[in-house]
Amino acid sequence: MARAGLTAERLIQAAAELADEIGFEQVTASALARRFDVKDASLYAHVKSVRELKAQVAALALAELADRVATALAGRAGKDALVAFANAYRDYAREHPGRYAAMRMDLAPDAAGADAARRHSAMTRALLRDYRLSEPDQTDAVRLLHSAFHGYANLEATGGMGHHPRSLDASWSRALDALDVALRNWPATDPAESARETD
Amino acid sequence: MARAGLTAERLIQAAAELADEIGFEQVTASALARRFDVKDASLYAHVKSVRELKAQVAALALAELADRVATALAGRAGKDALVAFANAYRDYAREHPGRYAAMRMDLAPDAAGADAARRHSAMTRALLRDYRLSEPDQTDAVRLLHSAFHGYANLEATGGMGHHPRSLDASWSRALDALDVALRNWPATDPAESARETD
DNA sequence: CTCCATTCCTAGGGTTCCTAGGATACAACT
DNA sequence: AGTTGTATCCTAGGAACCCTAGGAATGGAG
Repeated sequence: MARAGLTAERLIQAAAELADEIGFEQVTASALARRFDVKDASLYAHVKSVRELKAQVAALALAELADRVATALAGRAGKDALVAFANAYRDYAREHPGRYAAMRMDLAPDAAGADAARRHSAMTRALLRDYRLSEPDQTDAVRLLHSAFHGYANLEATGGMGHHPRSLDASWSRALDALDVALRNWPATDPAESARETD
Repeated sequence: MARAGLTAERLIQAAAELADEIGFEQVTASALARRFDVKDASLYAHVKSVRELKAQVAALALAELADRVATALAGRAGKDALVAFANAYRDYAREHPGRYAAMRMDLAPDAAGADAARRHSAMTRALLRDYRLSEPDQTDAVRLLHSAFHGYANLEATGGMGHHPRSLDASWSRALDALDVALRNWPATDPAESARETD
């Protein structure tokens, strides 16, 4: 009776693969145990709970995505950087639907997750450098870009776009054009609003 | 022994309220039955499955949101309309987190859901009328706006924005300014790209 | 070879989803 | 009122999942 050689890492990795194959919701202790030819109870030597395991899958996905974005961004600036970032994001979501679904669950804000979030934020600020926005505009722009990327990937993943004939790729490309326009012509702060802000 | 008076409608409604109170994930047949002082098995006379019930909650939410947006949009045009639409969307998400979470599950593309999706699309096109975009630009813009709204509400709901000091309300307001800029200066189709599209 | 920690298993309790079949309330009809 | 019928609700129970507790085997260190 050889041992299966379970490890927290290997479990998380396998759970991520399983999520991509059968869907994040369907990732279950029994299913994961089956994949290692092991009883489900055996997993609990390495993992506190299924919930925690899933959170760690989310953290893994965040980290992987940050890596991809980092390499995509290397040596690019301006709109090139914007497009590279956005495509890295979207491609990851499409190649790894289960991991991507993991990213968008109510995440326990643990150390790994918070760190990954910081990396994403830093990356986005790097991509924005060429647009020369100062605070707080930069933060606002980061949030808008995250929202747009996240939202698009999501709607695409859940089929929320309807089945319009217009190609999703083409729309995506135009959306990036439009965001580029918005960034290059970032609206000046409305003086009235600014005054209110510092009241 | 008085009867509880269960109905598909009342179950869906109660499930929606329950979702807002305890979270969409936590909506369970037993919890719902408890609320009606009934055994969980009794629900299955009115509902095919929990999964289907949840999908119907999603459809309900879609419909409610469409109503809100419709009234918010009445009598407005241009950026006013954009802001009204966006705020209706975001406010709904914040007032009804459970229903909103329901909207973003892998929805069975049933009749009700598809209908609601059409209403949303129509509404967005109405809001865009003043920006005078022609197809396929209009479709692209609809998709970008949906993505941005959806994404922002999502990130806000799951705490995905980090805890930066900058106010989420302020960022949201600036994001709308930026989207308004993008819509007013919608980029012309790149001739090379357009040629590729018709190849 | 013995000891030890780790790994994995068996056993079992609790929850949830769902089905099947029986009992009961309510309404309509005679 | 009494009867009949239908929809409503219950009891009973099977299957899957999550997790705990305690026992056995495995593989490495001394």
